[in-house]
Amino acid sequence: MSRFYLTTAIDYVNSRPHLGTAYEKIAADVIARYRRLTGADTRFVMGNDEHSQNVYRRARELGMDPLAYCDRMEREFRDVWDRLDVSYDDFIRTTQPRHRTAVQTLVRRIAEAGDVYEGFYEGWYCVGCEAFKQDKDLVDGKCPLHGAVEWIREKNHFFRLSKYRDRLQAHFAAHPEFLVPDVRRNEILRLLDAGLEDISISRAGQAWGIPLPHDPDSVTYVWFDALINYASAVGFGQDQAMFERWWPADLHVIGKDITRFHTVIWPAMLMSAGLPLPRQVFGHGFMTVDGQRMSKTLGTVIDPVEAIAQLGPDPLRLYLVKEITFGADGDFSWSRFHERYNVDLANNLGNLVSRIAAMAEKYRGGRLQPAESPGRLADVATAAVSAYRARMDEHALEEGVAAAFRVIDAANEYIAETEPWALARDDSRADRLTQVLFDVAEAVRLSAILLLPVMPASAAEILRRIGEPSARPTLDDAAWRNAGERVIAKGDALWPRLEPQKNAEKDSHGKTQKNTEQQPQKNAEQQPQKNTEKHRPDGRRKPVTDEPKDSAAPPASAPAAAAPAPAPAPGGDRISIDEFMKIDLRVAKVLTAERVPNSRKLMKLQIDAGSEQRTLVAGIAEAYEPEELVGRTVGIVFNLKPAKLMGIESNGMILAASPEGGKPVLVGFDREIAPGSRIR
RNA sequence: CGCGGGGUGGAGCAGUCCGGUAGCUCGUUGGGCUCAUAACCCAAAGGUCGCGGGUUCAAAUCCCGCCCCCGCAACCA
Repeated sequence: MSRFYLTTAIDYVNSRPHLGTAYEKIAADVIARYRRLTGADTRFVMGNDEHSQNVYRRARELGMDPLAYCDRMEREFRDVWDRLDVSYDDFIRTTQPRHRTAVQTLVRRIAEAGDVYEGFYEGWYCVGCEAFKQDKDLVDGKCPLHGAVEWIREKNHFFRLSKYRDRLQAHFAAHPEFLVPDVRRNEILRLLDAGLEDISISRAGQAWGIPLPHDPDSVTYVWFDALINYASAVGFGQDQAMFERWWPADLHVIGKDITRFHTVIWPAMLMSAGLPLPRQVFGHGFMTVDGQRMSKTLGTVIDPVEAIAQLGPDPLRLYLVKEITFGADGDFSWSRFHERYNVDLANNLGNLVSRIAAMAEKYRGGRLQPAESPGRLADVATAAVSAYRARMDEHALEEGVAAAFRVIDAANEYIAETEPWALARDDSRADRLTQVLFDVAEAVRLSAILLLPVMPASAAEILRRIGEPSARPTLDDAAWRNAGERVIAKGDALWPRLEPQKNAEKDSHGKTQKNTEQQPQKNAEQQPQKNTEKHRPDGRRKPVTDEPKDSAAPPASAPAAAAPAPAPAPGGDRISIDEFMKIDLRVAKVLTAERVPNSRKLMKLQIDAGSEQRTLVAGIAEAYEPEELVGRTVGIVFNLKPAKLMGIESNGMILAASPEGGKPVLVGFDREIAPGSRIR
């Protein structure tokens, strides 16, 4: 029996999963379920990455023990994955003992191979920030937030990554499938051409992390630590038999931003340790929302739980897999989501299931048997199944799903073409009618099997209604069988059509597009999510999950999630009035403005600050034209140390709001005010 | 000359590696049907495939140049 080991990236736990994270897990889950459907012995592992300083800090902010915080986040993450019906076999956490053992074992092997050496990192270190500071980060030689900094010469351990460039290039050449899709591969090939530098693999003076075996005062750098999860999850350093059974991984599904970690550093680590490399890395694209990056301040972050609250997980899973070319960037919008729900699920698949059930019941008492040889539908379906297999094998998920839907479309066409209702009026054509109905039922059965990986609960329900004999069908069961009896069960509409409401976009979920369409900047008073219930028409909008045969389906409306830890404003981070008064904010008038050549963001300004005129450089060139700045009254930080930007000395800083992912907006005044006035 | 990606009917996308009928979904228009969730089926309209050159019998696809957009990187004081 073939085996298949796949993983997703493990996630940082500083915040809850968003739609982008969910997309990765869902796509990987579809692959995992597909492999199981083909009969492969499959192991699907996900997990959380916990040894980040950010995690540590976040826990401290909340006044929690880091591990307790991670425990809580694990529950939250797993809860989301469960609701999305993600069928992971194991969930690894980097704080687990098995992972610690694996990391230390692997690091030891790399060290024994002579690929770890000691070096030093020197610089100003701020204890409050727990980070090294560049000179430019310091104000009067001090940390702007915490004051005193100290010069630290920190011992670091380095991994000889540079040594592996040639072998990596050779590996890429010998295994073109190692990194897909091609766009990712090209990028990494360029990177390798440019050469590699050794990387630091340790941090000194930290307790949150895994100590290096040969230097317990140092902790393994979080990235080095994290990558090893793929090995520790299958017993590396602990259970040799298990490790040999599953390693190397068949597939790492990751986001495009971390491609280089997985296809350069990770393989080099494995080479050094003398372990086989994963067979393939798939770098998927990113999700945008209404064409924009997901951003908290723009209000474009989509919570996957919110997306399934109304319609259940399967419509979302289908949308993400069918509408997005796997590997490319994809876009999510509520209107598109609802459109696809209506078209694919309500109109096509769901309606088809209703049609065949109603006709089987009405004309044949719910029992169907073949009476003749099958019609042309059989050929269409058979071709689609083999196309499905081919496309899914190469992770072209959207095309695999498209193949399944070709069968559904063909069945709808076939009904129109054969007109069973007309056949029913003609007794001499009874056998013909029986066969037509059987053919349609068979087409539905096959397509449902193909859809099992994408819509596990719904497809299982369809199979139950269509009288699939096997309790756990495999892909081999997706063969046209003109034999046996099918007992067809009627049921409620699987996916009730969503009727556009008067204000189409006004439903509870329209807020995202509402905001982007009408008031892009005005997301501040985002209404809470309370109106959801109001718009859900009684219980019946709850799809399939009504009678989950396959009990994996989580309830469509979940009990109020365990409070997702909102950030309480920590009083500890506040500053005193004295500290604030150190900052000299003043009114200034822009005299001249010009773009800085070769710069995208920078604008060079002459300003009148009352007592003097100054040159200052501001990163606002993307948001403003020089002409609209001249004569304008702005707020500036007057007593900032000069800094050189693109060769120009800047004396001060313009005040502007900086929305995450958006363009800066200048602070202004609502009436005339003389340059030089102090702001406070 | 920093790296990479993209520009295809009204909208969103596929096709580009391996030249030859420009495909899909939605929307629009007209028709059909009644088994079905006002769903389904058929047909039609709608495209200078960013712009300009070149190679070729033939270019969305290959080559050269240019324009525009988006990520990343470097400056966002």
